[in-house]
Amino acid sequence: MSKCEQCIVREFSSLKALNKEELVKLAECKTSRLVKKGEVIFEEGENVNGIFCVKDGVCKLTKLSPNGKDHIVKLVTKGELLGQRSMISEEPVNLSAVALEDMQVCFIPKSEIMGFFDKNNQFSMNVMRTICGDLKESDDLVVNMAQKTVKQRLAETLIYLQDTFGKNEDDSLKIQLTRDELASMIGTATESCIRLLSDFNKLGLIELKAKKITLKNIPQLKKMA
Amino acid sequence: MSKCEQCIVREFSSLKALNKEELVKLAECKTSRLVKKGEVIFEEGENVNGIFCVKDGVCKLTKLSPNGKDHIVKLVTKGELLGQRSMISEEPVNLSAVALEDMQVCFIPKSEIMGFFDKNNQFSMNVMRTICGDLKESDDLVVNMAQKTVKQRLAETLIYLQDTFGKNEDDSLKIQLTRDELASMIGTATESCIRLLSDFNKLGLIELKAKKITLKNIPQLKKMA
DNA sequence: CATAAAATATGATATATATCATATAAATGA
DNA sequence: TCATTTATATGATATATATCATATTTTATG
Repeated sequence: MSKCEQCIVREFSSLKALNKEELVKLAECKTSRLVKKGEVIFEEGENVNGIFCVKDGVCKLTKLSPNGKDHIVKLVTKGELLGQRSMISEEPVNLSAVALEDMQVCFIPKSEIMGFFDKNNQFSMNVMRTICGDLKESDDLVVNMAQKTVKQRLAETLIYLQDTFGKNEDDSLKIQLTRDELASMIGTATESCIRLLSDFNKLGLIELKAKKITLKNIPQLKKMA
Repeated sequence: MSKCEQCIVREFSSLKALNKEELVKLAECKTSRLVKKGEVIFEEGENVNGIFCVKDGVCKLTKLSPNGKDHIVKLVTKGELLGQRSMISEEPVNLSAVALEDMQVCFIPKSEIMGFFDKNNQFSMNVMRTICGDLKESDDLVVNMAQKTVKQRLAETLIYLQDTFGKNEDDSLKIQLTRDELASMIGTATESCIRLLSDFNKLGLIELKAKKITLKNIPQLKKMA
């Protein structure tokens, strides 16, 4: 079992508040796991008795809507924690987590986290701040979904993907989503999503080469979003 | 200044975890305020240096969308706290709060709350749980907005309003929203909202009398939502 | 490498919803 | 009370988006 003390991603999450002693305890009880692209980490409604720390890779958090379509609520990447809300609420998880790339995640049992909660005020404050940030993001998303057109949401999402996950050497978006996934992030039909990408392409806003999407006119995309 | 010890609504919020001594301190530093229907408690972007405790009445939490329309993200009623997220994140508030009825609210300065945070673990746990609940609700709302039709959202919202705020003796919804407000809750144009209410009325699902809305066929409404 | 399967693309059409126009009803204020 | 504003209602029409069909391209697999 690798040592948490030496794990770099720890610095990016609430866990950065833990002291040496706590990190040693953490390293003893955590379990590491490799998750292949497409694999499920946990599923909506499941009881997850702890939290996951994403050491590498990206996953999507999805929720099944009553009409049978999956909606992507959030993307979670290296350095972030998964399952905090559910652990604190003492409820089954509300969202499913599915790997978009091969991932490395560590699982930390609830008992351990609750101990840190009690004894390390900075840690609980960090967790609280993270959840507050998630809440703000989610509220904003509600308004976007309710009030913006699909075109606006697509433009916005493309910019978000580039800002958050960066680009390859050829300037194309680093994160690879299928059209289907992109559609289920902006809340539209796959065909509509493809059609709009096509339009953006013709307008010179983006470039489509194979599956790769390259943003060509970010100011204009921002203006429409 | 009235005593917090004797305030009943306290029992419904995170404040229920406070002990006698803490309540006395609270009563000394809090300020009470009457808010008239339509009045603004705080506005998106403002710095609110503390939290509000709703003693009586209901308010809406809204966010201005880029297209200039207000969207109602949440309704907050007696016993709930306002502004917790912003206080913890140390950010301006993300939403505006506007009274839907005459209200009584108490303002508790941040310094006081932060003190309780440090010393009263149960209190901070309560706050955390509330915010986690809000996050779940918000995530669910995102999916609803993105994946459901306006008709489904209207049916769902009507049921929510009855479940949450109850009905009058004549069975009509207790909470009085204008069509405009109802529309900005479900994320649609006012005319579309009115038209669908009209359809529901013709189908016998609801009854419209003056401004009053009465749910007539809840099972059917639930089925469509 | 060839074939099947999956993903992407595009056209045709249907449907949901927004917008604009106008009418009626209810609330407000002098 | 009447006049004026505001909210509700409904029709006509435009527009955005979904759905269904089919083609093409890309990826996976033996």
